Amino acid sequence: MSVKHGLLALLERGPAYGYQLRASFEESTGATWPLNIGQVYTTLTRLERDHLVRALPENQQGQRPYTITDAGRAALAVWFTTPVTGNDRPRDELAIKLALALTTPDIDVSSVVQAQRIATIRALQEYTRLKKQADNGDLAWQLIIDSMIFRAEGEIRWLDHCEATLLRRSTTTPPPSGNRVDVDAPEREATNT
Amino acid sequence: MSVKHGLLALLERGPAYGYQLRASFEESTGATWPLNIGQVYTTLTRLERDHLVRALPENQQGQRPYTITDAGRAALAVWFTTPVTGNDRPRDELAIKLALALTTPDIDVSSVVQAQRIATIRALQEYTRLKKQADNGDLAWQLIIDSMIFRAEGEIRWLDHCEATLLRRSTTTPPPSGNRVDVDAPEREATNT
DNA sequence: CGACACATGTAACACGTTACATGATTTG
DNA sequence: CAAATCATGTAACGTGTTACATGTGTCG
Repeated sequence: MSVKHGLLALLERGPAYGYQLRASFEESTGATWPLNIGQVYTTLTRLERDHLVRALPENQQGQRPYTITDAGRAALAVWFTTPVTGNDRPRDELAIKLALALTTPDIDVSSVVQAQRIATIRALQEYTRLKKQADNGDLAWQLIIDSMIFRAEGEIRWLDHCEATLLRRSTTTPPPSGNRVDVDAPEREATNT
Repeated sequence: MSVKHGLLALLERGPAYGYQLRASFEESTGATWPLNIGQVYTTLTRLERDHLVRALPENQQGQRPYTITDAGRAALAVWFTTPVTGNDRPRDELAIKLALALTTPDIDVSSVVQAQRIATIRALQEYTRLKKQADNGDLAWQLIIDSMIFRAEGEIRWLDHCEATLLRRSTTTPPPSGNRVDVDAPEREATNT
């Protein structure tokens, strides 16, 4: 979905051809999610089939630019005004992994949590490094980095919450020695309306 | 990826057939991510082709159970021990939408943020409702709900951060009256190693 | 010339969704 | 009996990835 509408958004700025669109997309999103060039062309083909874009005649340099149509502009407006819901979000692989680890024999859930925690912290450090590095203009790129930072922080909090819950669950064995569980309370209220 | 390995994890508990596997998967993940039954069969076919599962003879009730193989167990162990990295995470549609909205003419980014904020808060309320309702046993289901809660909270924080950044950016106009921006500082440090 | 960037595409495959077809068994 | 549930599959399509094929232009 994001590629299809992303291309529409880029074409709203003005006509462009496939190769340009990939570059623009990656520039806007800061190369976080590299866009496959093949997919650009196939998506443009589908968009043209659905009358959301229109192909312009090939120019002298062998470039095939496209324009957005009125229908495309309408679809784009719908995309921007319709919030992302839980429905169109993909399955959370980490949550599924943890949930299944709980009932899988010979799997130590804590070690899974630990490994993930380390990996996520490493990612978070990388993001903060990127954030400093991208202290120049590009507002969109900065916000995307912030998004990844917020996400990673939330994930770490959740992992800590998981570990604490797991320890609470095994009331028989006392908590092992080398341990650093300092989780905040799992209960929260919606901040406001 | 999650379906493939999810099925392996369920088969690690013991042999099962497709219909059972869907029910088990949805029970483990609390029907948050309903699993298409057609995909179960096609995935099982691929898993068998790759020698990660083996089909058992069809029984009297017309059921076709599968067993996990040693190779399947190995693949499952790799899945559990390998953390989820930013690479295998799908594109964040919300982040892309916001980033592109910034450079799209005739799009009011603030209204996009507002609409998303409302939708996410609604989702968060639904999650907390689910959490109360699922106060019985199922630990996995509770952790998955918590995961969604943490994610939604992070998203709201990020949206507030976006709005604050946008207002800070437009230094000419004074902040409009009816406004509730009480975001925390965007700067964070990695909590520990 | 040879390597590299530019530019457009196709093929094959994995994964995901919706929809359809087909039957057996259970239950009101 | 009729409807629902159980159970297995296929078809079509969208989306995403990797890889390949093909050609132009530029630069060392």
